[in-house]
This record gives sequence, structure tokens and C-alpha cells, in this order.
Amino acid sequence: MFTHAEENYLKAIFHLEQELQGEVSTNAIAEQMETKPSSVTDMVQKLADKELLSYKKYKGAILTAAGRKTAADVIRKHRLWEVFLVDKLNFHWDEVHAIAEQLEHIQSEELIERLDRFLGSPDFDPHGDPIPDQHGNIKRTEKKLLSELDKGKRGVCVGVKESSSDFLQYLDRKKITIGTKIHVLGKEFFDGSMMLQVGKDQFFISKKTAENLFVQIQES
Amino acid sequence: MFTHAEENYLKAIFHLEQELQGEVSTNAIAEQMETKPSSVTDMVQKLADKELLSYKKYKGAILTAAGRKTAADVIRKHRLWEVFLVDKLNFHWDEVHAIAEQLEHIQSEELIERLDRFLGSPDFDPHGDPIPDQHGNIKRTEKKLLSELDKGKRGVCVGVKESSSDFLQYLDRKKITIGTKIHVLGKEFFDGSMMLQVGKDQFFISKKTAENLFVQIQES
DNA sequence: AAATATTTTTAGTCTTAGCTAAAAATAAAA
DNA sequence: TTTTATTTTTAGCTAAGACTAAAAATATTT
Repeated sequence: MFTHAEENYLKAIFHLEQELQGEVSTNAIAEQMETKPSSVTDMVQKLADKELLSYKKYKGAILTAAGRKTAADVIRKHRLWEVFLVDKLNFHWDEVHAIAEQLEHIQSEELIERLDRFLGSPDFDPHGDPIPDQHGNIKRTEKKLLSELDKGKRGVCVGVKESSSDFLQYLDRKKITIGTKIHVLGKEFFDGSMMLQVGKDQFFISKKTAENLFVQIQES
Repeated sequence: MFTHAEENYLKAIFHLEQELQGEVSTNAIAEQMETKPSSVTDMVQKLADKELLSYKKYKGAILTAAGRKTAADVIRKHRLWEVFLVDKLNFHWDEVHAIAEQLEHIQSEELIERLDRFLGSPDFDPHGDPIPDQHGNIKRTEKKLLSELDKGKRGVCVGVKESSSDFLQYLDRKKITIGTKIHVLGKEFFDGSMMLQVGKDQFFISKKTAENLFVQIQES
């Protein structure tokens, strides 16, 4: 349907639109794509011809509904493949991006729907980012840092903020991974450390740890 | 490392070399690749510059060791992904080729070795073709039709010859799939039908069925 | 062996997607 | 409001990989 380059541009513009809340400048796209502004102008004009975005010279670009859907599909594929790599092939959360960048361009509706089912239709990727559904809808979610939860609250681990190898290995030892339910048993004011319940285990974590774990809040 | 186009040429030439037992003509490659001979000449010259094959004008091409290794790697990836699609995502044997054609170009040693382990290091793809190992070695194997086995012999199902949807569904019902062990209990001369033992079940199959199933012979 | 047919290569063109350098438009500063 | 700075676009080039048409080499007939 679309070339890899086209898909990459749409994805970049999609992300920038969210970040900037509006139309995206040529320079912004060039920076995101690590390419030159002149190349961006060419591509943006091509995508405008294909009605994937609307564009007025010197005014920047915004995706059309079609462009947004296409971008969401690519992001859906990227994030589903990341889940596959982590859950099934035991990659670490920080090793999967470059591979998913390639896999996201594989063309097959059937494949991606089967992959989704195989993975148990996950809502989040290993970095805690939400996975768009078949229609391109993204569950805009309250992704919070664990450190923002108060005593007594429950959350599901949906990702990490910084993902150093050391930190990920620490989480492995504590048996914390995507989907792990975390119950905040207590929170110390003076140093921000927390007492957690994870499965049957209870243990302390430092403020630093709590500030690097994303959770989705569980209604309770 | 190499472009998709380069990898596709190497793969095509690899297959043709085996089939023709020697150097491969420009026209043969063009036919296999569904492209024009002039395009082939260009690419073959480029691949010769990169020392992936040796080529003398008007004389055809043969892969170098490096070229053969690269081709085997692509074929390894293709066939491992086919196993994934059939074993894990429940695709049918005849639906997977086009998708594997895309997946075979994903670049990541780590990915493919993890995928291999995840799939249980299979020796054959869903069509019964052998999967090259990490070093590019292919288990040249005695792939025979089930109909060629005599009474008392044992084989492992490694693929199908014709793969109509009806036939594949018939095999599903009989619980025959890749890796299934088949014991020939009896064989009728007059119609070529066979009595088989598959797991705990025993049943008859027609000559037509036996002529469309590939097996690898088990030493016994 | 000469004529004809086939195969292969060369030469030149196209598209995609990048680049540089220069021109044009817009934005910011004096 | 000019001048200067920044951003964006245009124009023209490059490489990969396809194509067509024509030329050259090899094979096959007669």
C-alpha cells in the first residue's frame, strides 16, 4: 500500500502532532526523521497529493483521517511486535525498538490480527505505550509514575521510563514485568521509598525505582 | 548488510544453481525473478563487484562461498518464519509464503536465533523443505513421498506436495502435521492404499493421499 | 560456412528518496 | 519599518533498481 519511507513519515508526523497539538513544521519533521528539510518538503508534498495529510506551503502539515489511520496502523504493528519480542522471545524492553522498526512495515492484515490474538490482545507495549486497536483508536490512558501513587492504591505495570540494563535486571529479580499488578502498601514521606505487594512477595523500593516505573491505575 | 533486492537475487540464484547443477544464465534468473534480462545483467554485475558471485559476460553466474552463505541465511529466515506462522499463528501451509517473503529480510542475528529456539529448532519448514543452520549448512535429506514407503517403514511428515485447502483440512482431521510420526502398517498393491498408525489412531488412506505427503524416512 | 535465431549486454530513461546550494518566504531584531 | 536571521522551498544531482530499444555475442539451422 505505502512505502516504508511514507509510513515512517506518517508515523513521525503522528507523534509530533500529539506532542505539539497542531500542525507540524518541516524542520520538526526533519529533526525527528534525521533527514534534511528539503527532503521533508518533497515527501510532504507527495503525501498531500495522496491526501494523507493537508499541507500549505510554509504553514506545516496535519494528517487527514486517512493519514492518521495509516499512522495508527503502523504504530499498532510496531507495538504488537515489541510485545512479541519481549513476551515470546525474551528480549529485554530496551532491545526491541530497532527490530520493531523493521517489523512494523510487514504488510498483512491477517498476520497482525493473528499476532494480536496470539499475544492475548495486549493493551500496552513493553514501554507502557498503548496499542491502537484495528480501527486506529488509542486508549488514551492515565499512565502515571509509580511514585505518584498513594498508599493503598493499586496499579498495573505498563512500562519503564529509563530502561538501563541494570534497572531491567533489577525488575526481573523482583518479578516485575508488563502486566504485573502492584499494590502500594506504604509510602515514606521523607525519602519517597515505598512498600509494595507484588504477587505474594512484599518488599521495599527506592524513590528512584518508583520514579522510573509507569503504572496504569486500577480503579478500586 | 544487503538490500532486499540483492537478497532476493542471491536466493533465486541459489535455488537455480541447485536445480541446474552449475552456473545460472541471465534468462533463467530473469524468469525466476519475474523481471527483465537487462535488469538481471545490472544486478549480477553489482553482486560480482561485491564478490557474492562470480560472473563472466555471456557465461552466467555462480555464487561464491560468501554469496551462498548469504542466500542460505535468507532461506533460513524464510523457513523459520514459515514455521512460526503455521505453528504459532495457525496459518495454513499454503498461506504463509507471501508473508515469509517479507519477513525473511528482517535484519537481526539475535532475533533469528531466538526465533529458532522459540520454535524448538525445527529441521523442516511447513512444506517439508530443510531449514539451513546458522552456518548455512542444509541437511540434504531423503524427502520421499509417503507412497514410496513399504510396509513396516516409519517416517516423519515433513510436508505436502499439493496443498489445496481441502487436503490440508483432511490432514488436520487426521491429526497429521509437520513432525507427525507415521508408521506404515500395510499397503495394498491393487489400489496403493495404505494402513497407517498415527499416534494411537489407525486408519486407511488412499493412494492419492499417500502421493501428496512428504516424509523423511526414519532409520529403524 | 553462412544465415538466422536466441541470448545477453549496453545505452539511455524513469521513479523513489535522499542530498547540496541557492532562492524565496516568514519571523525576529534593531 | 528596514535589516537581519531563520525557515522553507526550489532546482538540480545522485544511487538503486526497474524499464525499453538497440547492439553485440553466442547458438542453431540450413
